[in-house]
Amino acid sequence: MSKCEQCIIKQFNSLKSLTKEELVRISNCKTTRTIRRGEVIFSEGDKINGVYCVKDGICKLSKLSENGKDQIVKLNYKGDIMGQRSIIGEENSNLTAIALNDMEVCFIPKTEILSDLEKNPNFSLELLRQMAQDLKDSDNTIVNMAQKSVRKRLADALLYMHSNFGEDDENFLKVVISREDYANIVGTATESAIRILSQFKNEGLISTVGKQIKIKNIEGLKRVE
Amino acid sequence: MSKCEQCIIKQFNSLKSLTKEELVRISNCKTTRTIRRGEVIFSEGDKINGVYCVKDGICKLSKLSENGKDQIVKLNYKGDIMGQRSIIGEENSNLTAIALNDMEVCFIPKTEILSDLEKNPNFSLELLRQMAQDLKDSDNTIVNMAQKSVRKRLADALLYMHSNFGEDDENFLKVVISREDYANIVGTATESAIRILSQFKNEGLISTVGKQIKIKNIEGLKRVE
DNA sequence: TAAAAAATATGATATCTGTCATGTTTTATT
DNA sequence: AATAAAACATGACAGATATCATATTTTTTA
Repeated sequence: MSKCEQCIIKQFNSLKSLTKEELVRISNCKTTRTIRRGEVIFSEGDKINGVYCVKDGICKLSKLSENGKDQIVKLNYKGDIMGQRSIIGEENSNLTAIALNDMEVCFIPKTEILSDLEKNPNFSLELLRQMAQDLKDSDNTIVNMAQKSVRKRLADALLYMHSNFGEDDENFLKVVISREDYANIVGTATESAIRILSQFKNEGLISTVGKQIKIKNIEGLKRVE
Repeated sequence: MSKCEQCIIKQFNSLKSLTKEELVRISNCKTTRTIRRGEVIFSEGDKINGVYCVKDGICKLSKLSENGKDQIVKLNYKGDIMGQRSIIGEENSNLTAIALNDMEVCFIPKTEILSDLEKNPNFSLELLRQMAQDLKDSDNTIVNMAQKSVRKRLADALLYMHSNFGEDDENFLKVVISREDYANIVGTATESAIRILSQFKNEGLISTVGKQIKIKNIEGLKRVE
């Protein structure tokens, strides 16, 4: 099994502020898990006894709305840590995590994290920084949801997928998600998402082959209102 | 000037996990400020050199959207601490804070807070708990914005004002805010907020006198879809 | 590979919400 | 108290979005 102290993923998250000794200790307790596309990592309401560090792959974090629809709140990928809020707040998970493609994640037991939090102020501070950033992102999302049109939000979602995950060798968005997932990110009906993607296609902003999407006019997408 | 170590407000926030010595030290650096209704406490983009602890009164935290409208992200009141995210993330403020009624706040310089964060792990942990809770609230807000109708969100806003701030002796909502503020909480046009409040009035859910609102049928408001 | 299931696509229509216009009431200012 | 400014209220209308229906395509499963 790979060793945390040698893992490059930790550069991307708060684990980087742990000492070598702390990392070795964590490494001995952690378990690595391979997760298939579509698999549920944890569900809303689950008791989570540790945190998941994403080594590879992407997952969606969603919350069931009262109207029965899932709202995707966040996408997590390489370096992201999931479940920290639940163990800090000593609550069950508020969100459901489902893999969007095959993933590799490491699970670190709660006790390890909590003991490091008490002993290593740098680690706490780094976690605080991370959460401060998350809160800022959340505020922006709230504003976008409240003030922007569905059309604009969908354009933004495409641009997000492009800038975060890039293109494959045929210039299709590397990460392929369903139209329903796009609808659940944007917070709209699946039909509306599909319809607007068709409009974007007619307007020459994107092209599609099956579920795959290619951005053809990035500036045009940015100009969508 | 009042002393932090004797202040009851700190029971409501993370300052409760500071030692008596730490509180005395903070008390000697802090400044108390009276703020009038409508006054700006800090603005989006401002450099904030400390945190504000709300002793009395209520303020709105808002963010300017690209379309020129303010979106109210959160209301802060007794016990809430503002600006912690900015000093942790070492960034300028992401939000604007404006008093909704007369307020009393204490300002604690950044250096004091940061030094306590490094020395007192309980304080860090308590702050982490607070931010974990804030993140959970934000996620819920995102879901509500994305999935619920304006009508439902406005009903929820009235219920929120009722459960958090209560009624005066004539059963009007104790905290009086403008229709525009309601619109900016809900994320809708001011006219739409006014119109829906009129509907609620016609449906017997509320009654109004000027800006004042009285909830007449709380169960009915909860049932709004 | 065939059949079944899921996802995508699109039309028709109703509803919700935003915008603009205008008038009234309330609040603030001199 | 008179005036100005701000907030509230409501009508008319256009545009955005949700819903329901149905057809087609793609993917999964047996």
